[in-house]
Amino acid sequence: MVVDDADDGGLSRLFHALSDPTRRDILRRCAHGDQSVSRLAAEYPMSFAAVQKHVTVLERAGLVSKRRRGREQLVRTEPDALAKARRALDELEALWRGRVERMSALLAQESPTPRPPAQGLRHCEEHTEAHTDEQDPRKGPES
Amino acid sequence: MVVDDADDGGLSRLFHALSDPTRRDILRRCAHGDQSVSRLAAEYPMSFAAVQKHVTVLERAGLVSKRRRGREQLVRTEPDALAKARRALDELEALWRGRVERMSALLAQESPTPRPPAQGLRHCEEHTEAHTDEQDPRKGPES
DNA sequence: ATCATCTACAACCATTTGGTTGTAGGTTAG
DNA sequence: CTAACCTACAACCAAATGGTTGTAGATGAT
Repeated sequence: MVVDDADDGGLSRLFHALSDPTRRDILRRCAHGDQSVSRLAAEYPMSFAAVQKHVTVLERAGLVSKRRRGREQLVRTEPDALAKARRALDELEALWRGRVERMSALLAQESPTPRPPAQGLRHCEEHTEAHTDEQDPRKGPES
Repeated sequence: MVVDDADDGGLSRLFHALSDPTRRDILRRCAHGDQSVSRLAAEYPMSFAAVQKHVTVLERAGLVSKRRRGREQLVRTEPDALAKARRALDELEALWRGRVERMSALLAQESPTPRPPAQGLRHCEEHTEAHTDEQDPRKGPES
């Protein structure tokens, strides 16, 4: 979206490509085994050109690549792009966990032993009420 | 997109929400510590209403939740949604790896010992040329 | 009570998306 | 060569997105 090229290394294009059920299904089919565009097109209730556009979106996102075989074009999924998206999500989750760890550390240091200090990086079921006190109190606008 | 409700358990909405740099940045800031909407809005070169819309998109995707504190609304990231997205990606990668394993098994059974039969589920660097023979040869169109 | 702040929401606009049809270029089969 | 098939791409259209401004409701501070 309005992201011309290298704003974020294509992450936006990547997630956008993944945000359509048809495109995700194309990825599934191609992950199972390379498919020609026309074979893919036969699977969906839309025109050949529409499927072609979906493949183009996937291709520009780096999620698939095409290679000729005779007169058809085989579509193959490109797992590196998947991995990139997953890494982005991992980064976010790591940030969140980092915050939780910080909070746990604070709690552990204020009260004697509310719980062992989060040793295993587990998913942390309880949302640990109490807003982190991160936000500085009422800092006037910088005007 | 045209996906009104339960087409895929909100996966499309999820990835769509993640497909915008501003929204990903909001997630980052909120993962670090809950932020009020106006505080978030002050960080971006766009109107308050625009940021509000972004937060709404994130909220409808399940990526954040809001909770009142006085007159402000604190935005917090919801890691379960992140996990859901990651699981979807994992499923795709698993499909792809499954295919690679199938191919490796075929190769291993046709020639004596090209390599030990892919014991560890490693990422499989080489793209293993040769199209899987999956596609049945020239099946005429069903018309 | 009054004022400043934070939020919600509607109306509007430019651009993009997802879909269509139609035309044209290569490849393989007969 | 001719016919059938697969692909590429342009032109067009309805709907959704991402942004704007403006108005109005709550809440907190003076």
